[in-house]
Amino acid sequence: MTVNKSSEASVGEKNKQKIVQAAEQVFAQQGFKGSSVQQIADTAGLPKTNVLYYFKTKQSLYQAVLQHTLSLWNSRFDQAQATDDPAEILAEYISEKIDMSRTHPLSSKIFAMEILNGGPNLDTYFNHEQVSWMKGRVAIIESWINQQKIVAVDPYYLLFTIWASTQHYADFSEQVTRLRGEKMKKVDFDHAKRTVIQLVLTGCGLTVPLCYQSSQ
Amino acid sequence: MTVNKSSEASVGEKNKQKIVQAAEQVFAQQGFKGSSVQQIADTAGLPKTNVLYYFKTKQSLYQAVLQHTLSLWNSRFDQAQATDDPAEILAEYISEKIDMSRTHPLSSKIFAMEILNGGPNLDTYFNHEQVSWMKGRVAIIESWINQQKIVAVDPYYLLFTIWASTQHYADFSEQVTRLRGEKMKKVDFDHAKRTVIQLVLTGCGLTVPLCYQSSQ
DNA sequence: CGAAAAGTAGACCAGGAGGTCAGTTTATTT
DNA sequence: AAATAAACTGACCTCCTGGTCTACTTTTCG
Repeated sequence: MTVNKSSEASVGEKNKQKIVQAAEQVFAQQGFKGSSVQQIADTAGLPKTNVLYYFKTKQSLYQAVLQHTLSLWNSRFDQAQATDDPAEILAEYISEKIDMSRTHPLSSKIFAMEILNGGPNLDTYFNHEQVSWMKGRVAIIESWINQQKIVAVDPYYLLFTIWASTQHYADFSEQVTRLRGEKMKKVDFDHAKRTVIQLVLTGCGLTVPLCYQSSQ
Repeated sequence: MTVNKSSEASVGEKNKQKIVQAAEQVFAQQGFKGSSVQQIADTAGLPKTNVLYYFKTKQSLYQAVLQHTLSLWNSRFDQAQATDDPAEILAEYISEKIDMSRTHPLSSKIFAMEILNGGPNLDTYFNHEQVSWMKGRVAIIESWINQQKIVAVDPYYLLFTIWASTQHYADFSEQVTRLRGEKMKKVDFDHAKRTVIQLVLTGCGLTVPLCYQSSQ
């Protein structure tokens, strides 16, 4: 079995990717139960049977989509240290998260729906990866508080606030669009970014780094 | 067996109410398409046909549930004036919204799902009620800025931030619970409340009213 | 009382769902 | 070129869904 990587991987893997992408779209719009394999197949431009050939069940396809979503969520905050500048780290984290809402809204929506439904497909992720990530970040924030680099603020609720107010622009984009009267463009996301950074950082007793200040 | 209104209304209305309540539970957990009329009927302790007797279609039942949800969302901010104290108004608004997340999480979840699915059942609501509400609140915030009562901050993104970071505790309660290790109790909600108030108000250049300050 | 209206409920139906199977086409290896 | 493996697909099956129909019981109220 010599390995012709490009073709071996390409035929199958390429289709798999195409299916996952189509599934992402459909799942994000209709939820897991609301989406049909047929619909996903149509979106991918393949017969239904072909989709089931690559993913034995609808659920395993969904889990592949979810996995792909989770794989996107790395950030510079992951490697933050107690010695780092909180203003810089937090501002960049908020910036990254809002960029994610702009560039990968479907992923955010799928995750949101999964949580709303009780997160039945997230056991391992939650019980290990995210919990330990959280503990690490909380420890760093606490140490910033102890060093009096930032005002005393509960690290959990601080992080929840950051998540909520950044993911909001992906998950609730429909509402945001209708209320503003037009779709958010890149400049609007940047505007939102600066607003959230201003609120959170000032709220923590920090000065907003120059590059994130509202360009008057 | 005299004509007593309470019983006339009670047989039908009481059942209707019971059904709506059951539907709220089921819809919030499984979404519209994920819920079956049978499941709602079982939850309400009635035969399926009986549910369809009161609500001709699954969708009309869903709309009744959604309507009930929207009817809960009144707040003191609705009547706010440019002459009011922004610190007080905003703090109370945040407080009210977090209370809603605690006392009516199902409503919040149903609304969130509706938006995630593109809000197909919210046309009239959005195009009239909420848009005009928004315009009114934006005007007041802008006037606060002009009076230099608060720092310059985009009213839209300020309101989105408040919504996001308060509703988060209902919509993402599953995630919050798993990350914290235990369910949020009333004290925890109050703690979150103070955190959000601190962040937002300080971020707007305001002083947190005494009654909302973190009781050290 | 007695009729009409309101409420309850089982049997049933058409349609769409996820998934299987058996058979065909295409690609890869020797 | 032959053989083997991978990719593909139409026909089909079972199960569940929202919703209807019909018939029965209970309430209401002149």
